[in-house]
Amino acid sequence: MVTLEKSIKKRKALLKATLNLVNNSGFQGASMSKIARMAKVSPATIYLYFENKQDLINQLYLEVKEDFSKAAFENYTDSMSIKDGFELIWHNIARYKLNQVEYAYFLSQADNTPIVDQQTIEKGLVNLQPLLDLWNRGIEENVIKPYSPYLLYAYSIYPIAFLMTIQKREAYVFSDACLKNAFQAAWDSIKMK
Amino acid sequence: MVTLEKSIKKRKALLKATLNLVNNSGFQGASMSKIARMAKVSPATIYLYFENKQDLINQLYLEVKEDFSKAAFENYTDSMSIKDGFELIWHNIARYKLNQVEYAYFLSQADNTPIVDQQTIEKGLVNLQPLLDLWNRGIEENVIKPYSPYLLYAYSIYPIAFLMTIQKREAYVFSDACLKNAFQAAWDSIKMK
Amino acid sequence: MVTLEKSIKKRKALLKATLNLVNNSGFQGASMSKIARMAKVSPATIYLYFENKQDLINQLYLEVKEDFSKAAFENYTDSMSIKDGFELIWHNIARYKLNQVEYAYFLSQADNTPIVDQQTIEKGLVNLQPLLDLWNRGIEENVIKPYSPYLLYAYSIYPIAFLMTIQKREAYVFSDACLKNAFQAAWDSIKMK
Amino acid sequence: MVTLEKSIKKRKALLKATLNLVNNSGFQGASMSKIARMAKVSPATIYLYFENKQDLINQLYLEVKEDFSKAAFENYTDSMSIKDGFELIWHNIARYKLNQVEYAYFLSQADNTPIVDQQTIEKGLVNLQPLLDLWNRGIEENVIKPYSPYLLYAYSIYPIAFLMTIQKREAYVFSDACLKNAFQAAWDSIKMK
DNA sequence: CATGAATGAGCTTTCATTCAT
DNA sequence: TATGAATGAAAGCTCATTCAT
Repeated sequence: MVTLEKSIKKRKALLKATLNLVNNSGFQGASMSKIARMAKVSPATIYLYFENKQDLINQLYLEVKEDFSKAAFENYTDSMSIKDGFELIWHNIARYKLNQVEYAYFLSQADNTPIVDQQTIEKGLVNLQPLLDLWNRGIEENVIKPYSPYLLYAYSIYPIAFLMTIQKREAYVFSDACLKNAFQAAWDSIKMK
Repeated sequence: MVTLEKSIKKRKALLKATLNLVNNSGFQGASMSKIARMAKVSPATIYLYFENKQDLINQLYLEVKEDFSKAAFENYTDSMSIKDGFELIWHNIARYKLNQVEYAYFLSQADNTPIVDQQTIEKGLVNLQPLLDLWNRGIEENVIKPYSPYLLYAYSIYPIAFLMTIQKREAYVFSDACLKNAFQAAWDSIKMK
Repeated sequence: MVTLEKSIKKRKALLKATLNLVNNSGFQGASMSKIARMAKVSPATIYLYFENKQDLINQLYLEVKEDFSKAAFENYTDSMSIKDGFELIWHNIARYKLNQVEYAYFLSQADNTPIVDQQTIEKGLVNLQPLLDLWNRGIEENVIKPYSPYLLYAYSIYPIAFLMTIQKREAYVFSDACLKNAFQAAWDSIKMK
Repeated sequence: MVTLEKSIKKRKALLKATLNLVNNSGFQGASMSKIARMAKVSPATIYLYFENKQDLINQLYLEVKEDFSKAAFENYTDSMSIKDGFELIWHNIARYKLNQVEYAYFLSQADNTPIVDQQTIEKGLVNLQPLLDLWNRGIEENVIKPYSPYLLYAYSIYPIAFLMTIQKREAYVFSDACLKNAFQAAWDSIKMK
């Protein structure tokens, strides 16, 4: 249907405008009227698609998180070896975080400030299950250190967010060699022995 | 002088109030009048100590960052061995981030959002020089992987911020064993072979 | 015709929804979209039946007023004696105001605020003519005090509105004895001698 | 103090503006910005004097009600005879309602719509105690009908509000003769035999 | 006849900042 | 130095109304 499509487009435009504004001027800088202006709708229209500002932010977070998760597990199957699986996922994530900087930076803001509901943050976490499963398997097979998943995440995945920040801040692009090193560091930090 | 002391106290109170409010309700929740109320001064008084809200936030950032840096290098001298030096600094930082959660959480917000001027962020970075020096020495001595300091930071220090976030979110305290593992992972990620 | 009936039903539903909302949350609480939602139609549909919000309110007022007037003169004929006629009308009105609280409360709001056009208020007044006629006859027959009809109304009829308000506010029901007293007071206030 | 005086004046101006606007366009027509404009202050200033719009309306109600009550019992002492006391109070009230139409009309709106908190309405009622005491004494002395105070009020006092409405609506002034009749009707409705 | 989607205007309220004292 | 009072601007949000379908 034509109207449905237009609706979906408008919703997307609103989410995109919000992302842009939050990224560039923070949560408080992303006012509803600025969002509306950027999405070329009336402020009142936003409330046809979202309950209120918090809801808009929450939904944006969930969509970006889902997009990210999808990218993270692209081509991954749990029949892969631990190392291969991890390497694939790691590179997926690195590619996403370093290429889709806009999305990654928004996630970084959301994960480090109280702008997204705690409840919503938790909803967004479930998408990472395959990685947790991989680690569990790795621990059983004595390939991965028997650490809490928090620790494994902190050392092998979380650092990528820092690299993204640097890249954004310094308008700099990491070389492939550098990425190779980064993966090495990640793997060294969690692999057994 | 009595008045000078009072002045200093008032300034500290304002910074503290700002930190509290930003931590608990984000940048947009920390309005100048709330800050004033919490510090028990008039809103107008803030402008005797700070140029405007941005300046207040910036100065707060710099002070917290300095406090953090001081803690990071406590008891450290550059005559230490690479490993001993790194271990000391790492534990200093971990202790700070996991015990002074208020300070650490504020830094985390500031470092991941546009609420602090880019310029100010950079000013805050200089305090970490001794760590960079240690790493350079470590690379020369073939003890540390010859990576960019960004990478070394990303993998050995930055993950602690994630642990802090988890601790705050889950109202959870990491055990000593866990911390030992965390250090091991940090060291494994940057140490040569 | 089926469609006509449906039309009439929809119109009634809209009027009823308006009445409910105005009664429970005042004029400003009765927004067009709430009215539409409560009547289970689209906001746009309201404008097929009424010119605008003011027209909707005005028409509602007139209908309720007419309903009230009809009730007021039920079983009344001008062949009755003054006292009998007045007693009948008075009890009709009292019964209506105290049992149909929703209607009565709406009239009370409309008669005491500027939400209904002055013109419309006056239109609603004509229905009370038989009562004025009765009073005129009573004055001629020396049974009723020769007062202006405003005064007669103020003392014999208007007080019932106050009783209604009390009943609504206190969620209280007047006893028959109390009603008898009320009628006595009404009659004493306007009867000759 | 000069500032205090200015403060009081500004508060009065705000209350007066509110009264005017509510009277002329109802609660929903009295927007905060119109009130501010009419009182010649910024909208933000209203919130220095009142918590929110509801509080502004409530306080206005209480002040007007108190003013009214003061007028009602002017020159009254409980040593007066029942009839003299009632006559004095009645005329006080009639004079107030018919001369201070603005105040009286506002009270009428407030008492017949949900714009003022129920709690506030009740607070405003306590000022009428002397009249209730007078009636009780009258009942004991067999001068006043032994009716509930609600009934006595409904028949002897409440009708004045109707006269006020008529006067306002018709831009008409009741003659002294008419007032005499009105009092007679009031007294007849509540006096014993 | 009926609608869901859309909107500009306006709502109540809060903001960062200023200024007379 | 310190303030309480004041404010224009802007916030988030809702309104009565319209219009393409």
